[in-house]
Amino acid sequence: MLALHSPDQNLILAALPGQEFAPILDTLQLVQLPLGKQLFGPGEQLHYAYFPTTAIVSLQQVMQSGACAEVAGVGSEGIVGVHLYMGGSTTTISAVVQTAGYAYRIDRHLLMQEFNRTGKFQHLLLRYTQALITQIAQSVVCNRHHTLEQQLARWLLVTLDRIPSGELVMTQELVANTLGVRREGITQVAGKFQEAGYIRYRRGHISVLDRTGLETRSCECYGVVRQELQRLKLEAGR
Amino acid sequence: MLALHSPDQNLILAALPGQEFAPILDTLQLVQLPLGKQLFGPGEQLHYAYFPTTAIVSLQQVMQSGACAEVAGVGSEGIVGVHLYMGGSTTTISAVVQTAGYAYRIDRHLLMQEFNRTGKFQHLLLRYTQALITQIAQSVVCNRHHTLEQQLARWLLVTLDRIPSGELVMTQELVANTLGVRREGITQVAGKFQEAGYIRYRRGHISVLDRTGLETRSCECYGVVRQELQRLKLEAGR
DNA sequence: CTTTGTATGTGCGTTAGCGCACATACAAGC
DNA sequence: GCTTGTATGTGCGCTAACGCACATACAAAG
Repeated sequence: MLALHSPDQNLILAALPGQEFAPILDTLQLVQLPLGKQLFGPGEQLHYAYFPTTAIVSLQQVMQSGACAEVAGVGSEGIVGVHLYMGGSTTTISAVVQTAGYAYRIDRHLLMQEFNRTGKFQHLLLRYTQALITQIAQSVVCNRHHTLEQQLARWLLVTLDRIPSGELVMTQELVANTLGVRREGITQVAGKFQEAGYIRYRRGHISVLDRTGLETRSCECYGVVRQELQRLKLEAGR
Repeated sequence: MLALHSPDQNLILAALPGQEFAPILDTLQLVQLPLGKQLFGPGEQLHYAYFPTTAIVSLQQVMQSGACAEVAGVGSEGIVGVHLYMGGSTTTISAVVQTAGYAYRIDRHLLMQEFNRTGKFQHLLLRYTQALITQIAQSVVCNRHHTLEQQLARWLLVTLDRIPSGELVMTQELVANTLGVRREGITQVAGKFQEAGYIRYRRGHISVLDRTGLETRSCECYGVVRQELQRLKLEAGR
């Protein structure tokens, strides 16, 4: 089991040269993130930052009414809890586990210590935060100008890029809540996609059969977000 | 004229202790930012970062079709060009002057040098960036869930908080383009607001007469953004 | 004072998405 | 195998915002 999990599965952690960061890597704790778990909510003090490996975390802005919208997703390319090193003690955003899996967590004091100690770690975190800003900004225009069909296609594709399996465990209700739309709307568009042979679903499981098809239905936002994540990977590869 | 302008008018610059930062403050250049000037566009190399004093800059995400949406505004509380120190050489966002005025600009190499040299400067910049993220995230939910009326009220209020005069120089066409909606939509809602006595406008000039009235028509997003900017001011005041 | 360009007002029909009220269909547990 | 809870399907009217096509009204320049 241990061999199956390694900090290297996270892009940021993998980019840290081993010798120098061995002490930190040793303090990381592998944690299991079940579907739906809230890592932090608005105004809460957060004690750990999370580096997802197989889990996917959805960052959502929630309103008083309870309505919400996803502002970005975090997978193995990133870190959950950027505000810890950005200097705001709390944030208005909540983080919810969207796909069950694993993550390595780090105590916030250790995180800060390392952030201030080494330029490499700091650079990786800031660079990722920049990519996160791009994602959130893209969500703004996407919400304003694109149809539900385009948005769902985009969301499926982005999520799929983070899951190798090609099958997501998720009810339409949950997808709707994530995107901030009606459940019936998802039912309708998902029906169209299934009819077209792009996806297949059964009670909480969605399998993507035809990525290319979805891409034709998606908006340009997918390309923008994808490119941004690709750039991160390339830079980290050096 | 010189006495009228000072780096202290910008919140970040004002928070820097004088002695230590005198060399940097000397390298700042006061620049005039005319309405509509684009400080940077998607993919462009940016050579300067800007600290607005009286100007307001709108950060917008533009799509291939030309449609766009504001993701956040930057006034005297912030800096334009966060990606310079966040590590992305370019960004997908553009920055356009929304209210003519002044700003101090700094060469990107000097900016980086100072960012890496002192914890104080770095902390201020990162803390501001965190507030910026909050603003962008709030724009996501606002675009998804709130009516044009609420959004316009919110936008007027936020803009007003950045302008002491209470009069903004702006055509409805420009407002519409900024918010990413139809010009006719703005005409209609602005008409309502004028009828209610909240605002008065004439060919490109909008005067706000009744802030409280606008607040009742606005969405909670105004409060969130305002509070975030207030927190910045409080922290900087120390 | 008149011209002219631009800003604003108005009225259509159209559409995407909402809110509500159900009907159905699946999967796990007894 | 049947029950039961939950997930999904479907139909309706409703509204906000869109797209288009104009009409008007202002302000600066001649």
